[in-house]
Amino acid sequence: MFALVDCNNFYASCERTFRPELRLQPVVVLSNNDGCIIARSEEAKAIGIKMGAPEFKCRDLLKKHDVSVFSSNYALYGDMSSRVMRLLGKLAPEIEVYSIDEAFLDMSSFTRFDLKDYARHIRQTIRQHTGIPVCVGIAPTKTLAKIANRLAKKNPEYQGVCVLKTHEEIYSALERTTVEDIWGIGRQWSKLLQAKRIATAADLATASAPWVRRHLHIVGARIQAELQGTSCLEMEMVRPAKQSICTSRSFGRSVTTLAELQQAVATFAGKCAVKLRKENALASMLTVFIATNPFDESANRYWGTRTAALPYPTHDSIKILSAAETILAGIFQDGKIYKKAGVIVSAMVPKASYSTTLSLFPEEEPDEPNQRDTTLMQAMDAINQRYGRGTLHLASENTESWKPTQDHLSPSRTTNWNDILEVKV
DNA sequence: TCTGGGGTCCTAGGACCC
DNA sequence: TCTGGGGTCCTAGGACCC
Repeated sequence: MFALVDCNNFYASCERTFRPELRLQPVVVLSNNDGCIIARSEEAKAIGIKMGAPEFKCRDLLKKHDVSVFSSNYALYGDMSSRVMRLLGKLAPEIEVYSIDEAFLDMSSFTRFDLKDYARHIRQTIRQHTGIPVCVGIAPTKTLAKIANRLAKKNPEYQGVCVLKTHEEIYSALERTTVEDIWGIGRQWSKLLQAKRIATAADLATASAPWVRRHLHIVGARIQAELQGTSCLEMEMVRPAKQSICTSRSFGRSVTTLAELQQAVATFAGKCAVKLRKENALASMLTVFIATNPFDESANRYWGTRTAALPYPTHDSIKILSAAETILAGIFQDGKIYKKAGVIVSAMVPKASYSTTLSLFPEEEPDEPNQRDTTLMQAMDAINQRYGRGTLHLASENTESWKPTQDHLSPSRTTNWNDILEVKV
């Protein structure tokens, strides 16, 4: 048996933890640059605020109902998430952290427990120690656990807990779940299935297996088997090594000059390098992209991107920044109004497996990796770890010209000493 | 005026090998 | 008229997730 523990309206719940007066009040959290609604409390959902809606389109609604609006505060959410995960890790022998607000627990050894009681215990523990409300779904496969969790969320009378164990319980759950609510079935496949008159999870479970295999490929066949109670997806306790890392942002205002874009691209490249070092990996390829406003209908739209191989795999900020600047110069077009840029590092190799001096003609590679670079990066990371992110950075990293809008940012009360002082009891 | 960010996996088809 | 069989690697594009 698998349990799926999922935090309710996670970002909104994080904000509310430190603002108890907002309990039972509508709360929303905005995406980066204060662009879209990405989290809503139950009260905000009830008002009719849609997930993913642009903030400027629901401003009237937000104002009319006196909704509390927050910019996203990932320092806070990340820290709250690790608190939740640490607790969950103690509540089951194996845990798979699936996303910032969800985890699978291996319940196969709980045969002598009443699973419903134990799920309630999980819920209470997380609530008591973090203030975050969660729902728990338990079933014989991960896909069914997802369905159980959704039923726990949607039906208040379940009190946040749903266990699917018998054939009857499972089949009834499948009948009450539409195909688009199945984990792994997105918009395109929903459309296809509905055209085939496969409307519910029960329909999909009993649909023709060859048809599913042909049109939904191996992924769909796996979903079908999981719905039928055959577990195909195992617990993944160790997160697989990342294959690529991307840092991109929309700008708080329009940017037109190469110099301004350079500041942004340097900043993103620097963040990628830090993430690479945290991942204990080196990158061999580097991509830079710059874009104008995609919603602008005028003919002056532009989406420029280019990928280049790095001379050798590296996680050195200086090397990555300088390579990014070269790529940027090659794709920059004058006269465009830029709204977004990003940097992607890929073709990654684990640092441990990489031995230096791979070059066939080392005498022609004056730029080869050396110990000094590594030591320098270690020193930089150590200083930033101790004194806070961004304390020490390369001069070209600069947020001045493009800084995203963050007009409703809450204090980072669990990660920043200065912000703790603002807590009023 | 104003519209997020970061990932993975799978398939098909082309180019190439013997 | 007749024209083999069995592979790998790479990339682009499409689907999905949170």
